[in-house]
This record gives sequence, C-alpha cells and structure tokens, in this order.
Amino acid sequence: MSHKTKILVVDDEHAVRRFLRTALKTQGYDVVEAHTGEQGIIEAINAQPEVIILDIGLPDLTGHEVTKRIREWSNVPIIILSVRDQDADKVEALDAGADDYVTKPFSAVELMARIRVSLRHAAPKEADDPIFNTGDLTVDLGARVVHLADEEVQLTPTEYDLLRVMVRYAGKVITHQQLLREVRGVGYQTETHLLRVHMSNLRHKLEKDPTNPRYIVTESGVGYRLKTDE
Amino acid sequence: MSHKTKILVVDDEHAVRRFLRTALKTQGYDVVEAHTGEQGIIEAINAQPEVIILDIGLPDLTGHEVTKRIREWSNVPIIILSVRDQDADKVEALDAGADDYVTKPFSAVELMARIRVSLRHAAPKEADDPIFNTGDLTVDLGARVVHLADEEVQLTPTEYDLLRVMVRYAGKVITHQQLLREVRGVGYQTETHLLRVHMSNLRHKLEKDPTNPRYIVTESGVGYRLKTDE
DNA sequence: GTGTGCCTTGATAATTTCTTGATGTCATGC
DNA sequence: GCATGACATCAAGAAATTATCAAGGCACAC
Repeated sequence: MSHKTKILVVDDEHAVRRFLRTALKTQGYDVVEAHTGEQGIIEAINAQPEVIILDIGLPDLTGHEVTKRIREWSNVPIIILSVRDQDADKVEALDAGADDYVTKPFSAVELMARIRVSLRHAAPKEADDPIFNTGDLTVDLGARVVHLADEEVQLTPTEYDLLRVMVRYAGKVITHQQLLREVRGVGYQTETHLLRVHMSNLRHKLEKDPTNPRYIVTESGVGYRLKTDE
Repeated sequence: MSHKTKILVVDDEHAVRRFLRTALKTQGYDVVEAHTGEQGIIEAINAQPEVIILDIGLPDLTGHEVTKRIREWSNVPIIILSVRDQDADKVEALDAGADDYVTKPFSAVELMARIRVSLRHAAPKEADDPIFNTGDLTVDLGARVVHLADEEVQLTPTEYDLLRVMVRYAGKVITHQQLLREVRGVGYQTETHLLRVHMSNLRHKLEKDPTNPRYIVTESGVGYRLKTDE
C-alpha cells in the first residue's frame, strides 16, 4: 500500500503506549505518540492522523478538553480510553465529540475492531469524483469514463492512459518521452512512432476535425498538450 | 418539529422493546419495532430509520446476518445489543458492519449518548434507496430480487453478488480485481477467468442480445461497468 | 443412491487492442 | 525544384483480452 494509516496515541503511561504501539504496528498502522494533552493537540495538527486514541486521565488537560479542542477544527475519529466505567463519564466524553469509549483494561482485538469501524466512517469522503472538463470534453477520472457532449466515448487502455496523463498536466506541454514512460514504462522512450499512432486514434475519437484539433494540440519537436478552457 | 428522528428497535424480548420504546420516546425519537430478523430487515427498508438498534440473539437470524443483509444496500448506523461480552463476538459484529456494540445490561443514558454519536456520523445527504433502476432492469437490494421488465430473473448467489457490486458502483468502471475481491474475498484476485464465465452467464440472463450488451459493458483491459440512465 | 443446481476448470472461438511498416503531407532550407 | 525532418494516417498481421460452450466436481435434498 502506498500510504499507511496513521494513528495518534495520547497517553501518559509508558506501558500503555508501548502496548498500543506494538499492537497497532502489528496491524500495519503508522503510530505517532504524545504524553500530554497539549502535545496531543499539537500532534493532531502536525501529524494529521486518521484516528486518535486518547486516554482520558492525562496530567495537564482532561480528555474532554482535548476532544473539544480538536473538534474545533477536525472531525478525525477519537476513541477514548478510560479506567472509569461510569455512565456520566461516557456520556460526557461522547457528547464532547468522542466517537467511542473503551474501558481499561481493554482487549486489543476489540480496540482494533473499533478502529476499523472508525476508519470505515471516515472513508466515504471519496464519494464525488474528480472530474476534468474542457469544452465539450469531460473526463471522469473516478469512473474512468469519457464523454464528448453527453456522448460516451470508448477508449482503449492505452488511449485512456494517454488522456489521463494529459489531463493531469492539462495546459502544459508533455514531452514524448514522458508520455511514453507513463504509458509503456521505461525503455520505450524512443518509440515516438507508437505515440503518434495512438494519438491519431485518440484524436479521431475525440476531435470533430482531427486535422484541426481543438483539444490535443501538438507542440512540434517537443510533445503534446491538452488545451484548457480560456 | 418537522421531522422526528426515527429509530428501529429489533429485539424479540418484549420487556427490552418496551424499555427502549419508553426511553427513546422520552428523548423525542420516533420508534419503530420488529420482533424478528426478517421483520427487522423489512422495517429497515420500509421505515427508513436513521439508526437501528439490533439485538444479536434473535430467533430466526443472527444479528450478524441481519447486519450483513442491511449493509448490502444501506449505511444506516447499527448498534448491536448483546448479553455476550466476548471479544470474538464484538469483533465479528463490528467487522460485519455494525457501528457499535453495547453489552446488556446496558445503561440507558450511555445508549442514548451512543445513538447521538451515530446520528452525528450519518451523512446528511444520502437517501438510501434499496431499489436500483436502469432501463428495464430493476434490482431490489433489500429483497434480493431482480426484475427485467416486470419479469423476475433468477440469479445464482455469485451472479447476484456481482450484480450487487456493480449496482453499488453503478456508472463506474470496476476492475476485475475489485469484483473478485468483493465476491470471492482476497486471494482470488488472479482468477479473471471465473469472472468471465459468471459475467457471461449473467449477461445471458439479463441481456436480450448478450453480444451487444445494454447494461453490463466490458471495459477491455480494465473491468466491467453497469450502465446508468442518463 | 439419484437428481439438481451451482461453481470451477479447460478448450476454443471471437473480438479488441497493439504494433509495425508503408505512404502522404507540410514546412523548411539548399 | 529537391531533399529533409517531423508529423499524420492507413492498413494488416501479431498479440492480448474476452466470450462461450462443455464437462467434471461438489454439496444438498429427496
């Protein structure tokens, strides 16, 4: 995986931190630690963790205060750890903005399951796709679908890859070498003829008048460029 | 108030239902009840509750089964009630898609606080519609029934699972790997041949002209896509 | 046992996509 | 005019991907 999920552990007890660090790393998470509430808030800002595990009995600030401070600017899931099993404590913590409340001594596997629940909640942010638009051309990068004035366009893998790269650098010139490297991998960087054929095919699918292209313009001697609006 | 928050309680014990009904109504919630798992699934579809409180020890289906069935089409928060305090039960329930796990005897105020947390999580946007529609094809995710122009189509479990995944990502290209992972679990991600056979069978059941598919289009080199109405 | 339905596997045909080579166009410089 | 280099297009064979059919295996109900 390209990106490890980062988890912030805020606890003043060394033994608890060590236990959690081991358990979390075993599950493949990246672990950041803080000893105090103030430090926890700072790390929540700096490290940008995906989940925070927060002990409620900290030396400087209460867990509730830390929760509220973090909630002022972030919705990152917060799981409270506590030795107290009183209703009032749980209600206060949960209403302060915490997402879960686990009582010590806690089971590692249960905590891991609750972390997975928290991560699941955070996931649906990828609901709306990144969509590129220029003129009548629409490239839905999430759905991997291309439209030309409401008409769906069927592209081969190579054609789509080329278009995707040009969208990424939209408006800028991309050299032949760079395009070939992205599409065929290293080692094909001299096969400019290949590129020309694919580009020709792509143009015939996207351009009304391939001789006078509106979207894919060739920069002679250099490479290609995808035109943007205005 | 224009709209009371609706909560579905699924429990076979009359005493528990009465207790929860009273407690929830005191908090201003609208309460819908079900005695069995099957009934619970039906009410989850009909009543469209904002939260579901689900007893794990039901006479007909286990709580896990009910959770999984509801998760096939809805992300409504599910809070599990259980007499069992074993780690394995909690982990199984949470990984099946439940959002929280509360052990009986539970405190009313804690449960209320956890309901508030669930409501906070619920994205205000999504109106879960268990019925998907495109052209003549209708997929009732709640009832697990597929219709093709008023004619019911019999699908095998695998075929239905494939269709269900495509419905979830309707309009988007789904890679072979992704489909296999969802249907057969991790570790089957190289068995594209399997996929092709099932897709072929599925097409022969859904498409009038399987050679020229209207619903399930193949994206060569990538995967498949379920077409949506424009 | 026997039958049925479903999943899996293998073989083969059909289709799509990629690559290659031939040819044509255009602008530039001699 | 003629040669040259960069680019575009077309067509055909090669390669890869996909679709379909058929047979074997397994589980389950009768």
